[in-house]
Amino acid sequence: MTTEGETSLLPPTLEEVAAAAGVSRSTVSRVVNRSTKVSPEALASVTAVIERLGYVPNRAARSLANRQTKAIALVVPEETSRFFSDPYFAEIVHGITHAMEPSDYVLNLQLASPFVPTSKTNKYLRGGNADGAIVISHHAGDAFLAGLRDTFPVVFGGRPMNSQQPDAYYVDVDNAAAAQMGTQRLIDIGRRRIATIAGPADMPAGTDRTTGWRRALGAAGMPEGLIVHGDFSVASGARAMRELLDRDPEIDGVFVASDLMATGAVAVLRQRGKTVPGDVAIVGFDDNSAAVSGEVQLTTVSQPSMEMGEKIWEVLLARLRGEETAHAHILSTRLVIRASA
Amino acid sequence: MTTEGETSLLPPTLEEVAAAAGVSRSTVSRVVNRSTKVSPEALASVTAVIERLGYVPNRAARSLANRQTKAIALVVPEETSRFFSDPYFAEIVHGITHAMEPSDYVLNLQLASPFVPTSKTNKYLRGGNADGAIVISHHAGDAFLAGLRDTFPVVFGGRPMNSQQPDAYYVDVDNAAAAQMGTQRLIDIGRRRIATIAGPADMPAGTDRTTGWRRALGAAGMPEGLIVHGDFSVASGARAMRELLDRDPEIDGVFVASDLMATGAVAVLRQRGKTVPGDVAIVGFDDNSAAVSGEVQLTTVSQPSMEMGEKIWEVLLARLRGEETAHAHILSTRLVIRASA
DNA sequence: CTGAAAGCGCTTACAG
DNA sequence: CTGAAAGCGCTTACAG
Repeated sequence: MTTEGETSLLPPTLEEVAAAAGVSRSTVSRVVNRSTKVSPEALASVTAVIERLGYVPNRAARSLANRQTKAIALVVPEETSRFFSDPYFAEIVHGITHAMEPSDYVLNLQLASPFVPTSKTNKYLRGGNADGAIVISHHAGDAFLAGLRDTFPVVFGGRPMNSQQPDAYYVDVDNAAAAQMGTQRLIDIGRRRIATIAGPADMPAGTDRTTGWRRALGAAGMPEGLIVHGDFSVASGARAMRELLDRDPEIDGVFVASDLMATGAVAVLRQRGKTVPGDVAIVGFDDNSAAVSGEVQLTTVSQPSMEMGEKIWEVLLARLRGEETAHAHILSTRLVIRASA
Repeated sequence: MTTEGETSLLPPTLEEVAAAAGVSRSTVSRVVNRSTKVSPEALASVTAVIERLGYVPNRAARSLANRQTKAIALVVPEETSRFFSDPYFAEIVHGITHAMEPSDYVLNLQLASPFVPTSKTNKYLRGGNADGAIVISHHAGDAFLAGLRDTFPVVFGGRPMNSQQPDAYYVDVDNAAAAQMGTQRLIDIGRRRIATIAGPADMPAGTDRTTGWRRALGAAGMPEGLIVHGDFSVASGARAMRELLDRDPEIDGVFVASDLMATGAVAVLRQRGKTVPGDVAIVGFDDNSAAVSGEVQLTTVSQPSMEMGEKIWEVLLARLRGEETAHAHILSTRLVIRASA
């Protein structure tokens, strides 16, 4: 596949381009980096040679010289199967890649093993492989950020647990307020025994949504309801719903912390002969494809996952450029009413 | 987060480790690369300093010096949403990452825009960012491999279209034989008007499965059936099923080239008041989570996606090491009988 | 077993 | 606007 019969085993270097164009390496470098101070003639000849030789700068050499990789690590401390099965990730990644499109940065996905400090991911980050990192689905205890320099720009998708990341930059929604809004819907339609299927207790998206559910009940003067934790997956939602029904068969409403878990919960309810929303009303969280893929269209709290992805890149880019930016970026949510509540 | 109060703005270099350990850079390099020719004393002292300083080799420098990146590009020429929604990708990526685990290579995902020759992906590959590439879901016309040196190791998940990659290395199943087996099931249970929902015509997984379906009908002395193409997504399966029913309401069997499309087809059939498999029997392809997620459990042709991922890495590793390996690696399939046929 | 030296392919002040 | 030179942080023969 060599161009025009130029038979070299190695790809062309800047040096060779310079020689062929009759200019110095400096000048070729200026052309490649679109520096303005190049004469029209030099520009034309260098451009032509680059085209003819199919020259592409060697990124390792470039990184070494200017201390920039033009690569961003996307760190997701989840199992491969979870990462691929939750539309939430698809949307947020889509938002990030879409926003990055005009830039010359590349995104390198790192599916991290949680709780392993000396993991590949940690070494990857510390080995100068990326100029910054985006961390999504961060759990308390995740140690892959250990030993990073304070100046290494990291932006979180979802507020990290406070203790570990005091000055973190992040993009999130107001999970507590959003969950309160979702739970309020159940109250508004007359439900009186309202349980919750919560997210993991080691993530704010788990704990904060539980807080919101509790607040809604409290504000309505209702007694505390039952709570069971899941891990945001369909299977965990089903498991949690079974446990809730076993503990209290009279439940008439459930606020579920993700649409994926909600679909699992709905399936179990129907299996057990309960109608949705007749016997039990369900409010989910996310408003992604999972909300409308099941047999019952979900009433759910909508969060702008794709926009969150775009905002994450915006914040990271600001940090890479050394620009000022707020630590917390909170996007808004809304209630989407469909069939389940 | 600097270790033990060592306050340097930059990460420690090999040079600093050498100075602190009282040895030369060469010796530190030997320790880092586990070369055997190092005295126990030197080994101990260098190891201790590395630990104390939290030294991690700079990958750009290393790459530049030894012409290896220890990175592999995973190229997937699909939209983000398609990549995330098809369990096939999840399984194959899982297989690859699982097999790579013991190695010190990292996997960099590149969601490529198909048909754009000068894309980021092409530049990425040509810029020396990876030692090899894995290409999954390759379409005819994909141009991101243009201009790569012949020696650059590439392994395809699924045989590429012949014209473009004459000597390609790939891991696949015998799609034609597998599809014939799936279609035969429909014949065996007495179906006589058997259509197919095929994959894209620009991929062997599309064309070869169609060939297998046609062969089964031919071998049974049955007339040619109707064929409509989809893109492997649920929505395209639904669309295709509608078209088939419009063209021939008497269809009693459909061989569908992916489970995801099959779930879309089943949903449409039920909407139109047809029972599955009573009125119309369905055989899918893949045997992943999509096959058992819908209302009707799918009878399907099972291909070992995760094992294919593992085999892909095995083949690529052999090529990276310069070892001999076959060009084609064909794994076996089997028919899994559930409820839909 | 160990070290001095060259070199990987770029960028970046610095002169001119 | 342009070029010579130093330097980025490693690895790798080559001597010893």
